[in-house]
Amino acid sequence: MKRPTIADVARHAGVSKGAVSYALNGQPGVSEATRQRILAIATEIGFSPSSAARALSAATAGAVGLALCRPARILGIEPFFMALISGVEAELSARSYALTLQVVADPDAEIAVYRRWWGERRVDGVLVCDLRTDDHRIPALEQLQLPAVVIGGPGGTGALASLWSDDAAALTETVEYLVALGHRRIARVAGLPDLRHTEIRTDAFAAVCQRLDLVDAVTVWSDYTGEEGGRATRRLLSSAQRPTAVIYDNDVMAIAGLSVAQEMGLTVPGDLSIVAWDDSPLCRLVHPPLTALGRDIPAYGAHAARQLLAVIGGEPGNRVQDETPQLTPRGSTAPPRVR
Amino acid sequence: MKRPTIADVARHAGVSKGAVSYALNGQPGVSEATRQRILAIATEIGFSPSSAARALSAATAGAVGLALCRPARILGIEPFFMALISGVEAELSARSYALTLQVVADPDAEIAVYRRWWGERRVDGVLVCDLRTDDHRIPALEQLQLPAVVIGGPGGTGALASLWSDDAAALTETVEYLVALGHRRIARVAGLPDLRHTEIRTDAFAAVCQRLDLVDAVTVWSDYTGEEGGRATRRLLSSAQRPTAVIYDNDVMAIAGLSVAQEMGLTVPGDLSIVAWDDSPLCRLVHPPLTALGRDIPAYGAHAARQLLAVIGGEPGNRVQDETPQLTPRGSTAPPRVR
DNA sequence: GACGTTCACTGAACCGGATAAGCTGAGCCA
DNA sequence: TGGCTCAGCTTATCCGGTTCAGTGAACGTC
Repeated sequence: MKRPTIADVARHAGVSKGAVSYALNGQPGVSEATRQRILAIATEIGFSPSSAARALSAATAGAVGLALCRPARILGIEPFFMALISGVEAELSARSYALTLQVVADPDAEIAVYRRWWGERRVDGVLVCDLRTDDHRIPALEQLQLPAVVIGGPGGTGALASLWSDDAAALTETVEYLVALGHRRIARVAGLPDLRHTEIRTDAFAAVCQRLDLVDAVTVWSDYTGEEGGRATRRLLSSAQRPTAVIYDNDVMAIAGLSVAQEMGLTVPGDLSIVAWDDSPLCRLVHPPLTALGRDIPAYGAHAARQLLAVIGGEPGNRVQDETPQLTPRGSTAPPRVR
Repeated sequence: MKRPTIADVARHAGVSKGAVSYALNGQPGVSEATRQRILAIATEIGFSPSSAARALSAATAGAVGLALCRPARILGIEPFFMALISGVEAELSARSYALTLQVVADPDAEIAVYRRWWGERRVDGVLVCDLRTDDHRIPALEQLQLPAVVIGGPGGTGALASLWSDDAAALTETVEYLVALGHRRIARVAGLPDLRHTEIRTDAFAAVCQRLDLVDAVTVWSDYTGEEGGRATRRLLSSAQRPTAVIYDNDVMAIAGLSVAQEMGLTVPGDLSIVAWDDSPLCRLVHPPLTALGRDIPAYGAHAARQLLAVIGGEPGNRVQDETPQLTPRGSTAPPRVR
């Protein structure tokens, strides 16, 4: 129960606390022989420095915060966050930083958490997810001067560092691919409209549809849940001029859409082509497997973590573009069947 | 950037640090008038106590640790963990405890993380997931005397506190239900065999099949991934005496199994009934929606968190039984079609 | 009015590290 | 031999809280 302190190591080694501190941190001030002796004793008695004491002295927490404010019912099923977290984690634990996680109800609660974390010196910086249009969290973070990396953009991130991927390019490529297959009536089931990346994709969709003269293109709004994705699909497929291809803003809605198509007696990809955003193992589970826009999400998280550690280290916060999502064609897309 | 300390509050109020500490913590030793004045000043200058200083002084971290050692490819896709975490979180943040998360590669790395966390006083206790048969983590935790709650069991948790659900009863009920529908050839696609709950379910499956004289009952092993679940299903459905019903140890494998059945031209539930363990929104996404064994996982997490806080508080670690998973029949189960 | 008691508060020690500043003895050189 | 340098340590201080042992004033008591 009683965990050894630096004083215990010092006593065993017959030196002062200061000498032990120098030895363990690779600082000059002790001879190599003494350093080795102290290191051996520290290992032997199972000493590891108290993070609290170190934090108090060094004025650094050795931890990074991540607050997630999506409701639990979405959090649970989207593989995205777990993949992101595992990537963040890999990077952090390599530099022995801890990850502190908090699930919050809404953006205001999230701001309150940032304020508390920073006040309590519990974290050295935070990763910000789910960037919104006109996001209150950005000015709040700027005011707190809390080191942060925003996962999202481009744009709307104020002076904060950010990491983004070119969703507009990915969406444009996807529409062009569907048009090349022969589709003209393309629909999009979008996620929550106040999220910045939804907005970016919506704008890109409108632009490419206008350029390619897809007059029947339509965007319907959803909330990332399977229920809503399914409902949106049902509406789309019930319309007189039903689309021959649908692009979904996440994997969960795409799978729900696939089920609705099957339920309505439509074959995929014969009657309907489906493209999912966020490629995940889920997309390969279903039959037919879903064509999807994917990228290496753990790598994305690791990248964000590295960037945050740089910002914490005092480097200026710049805006970094990550890999553009790649389209992986699978069985859910094909030329439309002629009717 | 410069965050106020207790000394700043004391100076503003014209009292000593001690008085401020008493006032903020609701301790006796200050008059009500002074307390209110101090509270007002603390709020005004935006003071919140440094968690490091408090941890150092009170010898408590104000944080709870959760190490997950499943590989990222499973972590990401199973909704279970996110649901569990959101429940844990809800309970912890209500008592202003933080949750520290770490993803590790294997059980030995997990033990190393516990050792480090405890040595560094980074956490006051841990939640242990994925109990294994002959789990090395249990004696390691006992030896460390690190407060812990094991999510799993019954059995194999040593002297540690544990929270478990009666998977044996749930599995028995499921088999009885399938038999009542008229099924006689029932298969089970199990998860990783060295997990304790897999073992419990396997034993219960063998027992109930023997009792009901289901001579064709068979268990095949998988690893919780969709790929493996699909492969296992393909093997099962290719055999001469193919089963008319399959029970899957998680939702992801069940969905993969459904796809394989469709791919092989079998209808669900006509040719094959499917039951999934771990009811989640995923089960309702697919067509037909999956009959599933579910329970309130966030509540399970919250329960575990409460129990851990009790153990940290010095209460003896007892073994608590949580809600038994309930069978929710949906479209994927029906009487077998007569051949 | 001497004494005990309570109240409201102060001062200082302490938690366990990091680190600046001070001390000591060995080695070197003139 | 004295003076100097410098490696190799020790000592003391600090970080920001909590807490315990005082302390002085007010009050009641006989």
